[in-house]
Amino acid sequence: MKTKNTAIEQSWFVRPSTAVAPDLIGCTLVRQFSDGEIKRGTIVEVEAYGPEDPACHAYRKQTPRNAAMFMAGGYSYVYFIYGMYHCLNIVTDRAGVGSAVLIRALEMENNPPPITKAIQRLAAGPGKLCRHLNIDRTLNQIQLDLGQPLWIEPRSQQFKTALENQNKALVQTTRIGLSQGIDLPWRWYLKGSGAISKL
DNA sequence: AGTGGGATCTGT
DNA sequence: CAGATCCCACTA
Repeated sequence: MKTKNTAIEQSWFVRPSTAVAPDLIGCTLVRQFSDGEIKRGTIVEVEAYGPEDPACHAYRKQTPRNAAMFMAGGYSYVYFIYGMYHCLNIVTDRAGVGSAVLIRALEMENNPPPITKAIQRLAAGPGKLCRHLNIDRTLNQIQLDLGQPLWIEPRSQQFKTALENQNKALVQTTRIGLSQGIDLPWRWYLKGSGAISKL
């Protein structure tokens, strides 16, 4: 039996980022453009950032840049970095708690198949996936819900079953590109995925 | 008002 | 491993 595709509801994101992050692996990120065109990708790599975490943009205090992280779970936090790239985060936890999950890699859907190696690398990295999906700061602080420019759909039953059978597995390890908080094991990825940012 | 560093990526 | 390239938080 096939279940209807709907967006994950906001309350699901109102948990610590370290709880939401691994649960996001296998979910689908949906990007809807203003002309109605839709692109979908499966989330295969994430990192959690939270309070008491020196690497977190919200570690010190609230500023205009990190304000989105203090919103309630279920909103977007998009920031610009290195003069060239944007990065997409999913805000987590209650309003007032500065935390989010960085989406680091997607496996893009392709119609029609097959998925080539090149397509697998299109969204293999936080900067690359934003470039591919035209995500910039105009999409900061938007609610993730059906009909918005971005939303997230839950794991398919097929994916859940594969996890239970251990045909698929998550790997938990340390985060990438940081100068602080480098030992916290808050990065998760889907084992064996060809779309991981650093293989 | 000036400045240094940053949750990146690409090519050498 | 250097370079591209811009925003913003911090210092003064």
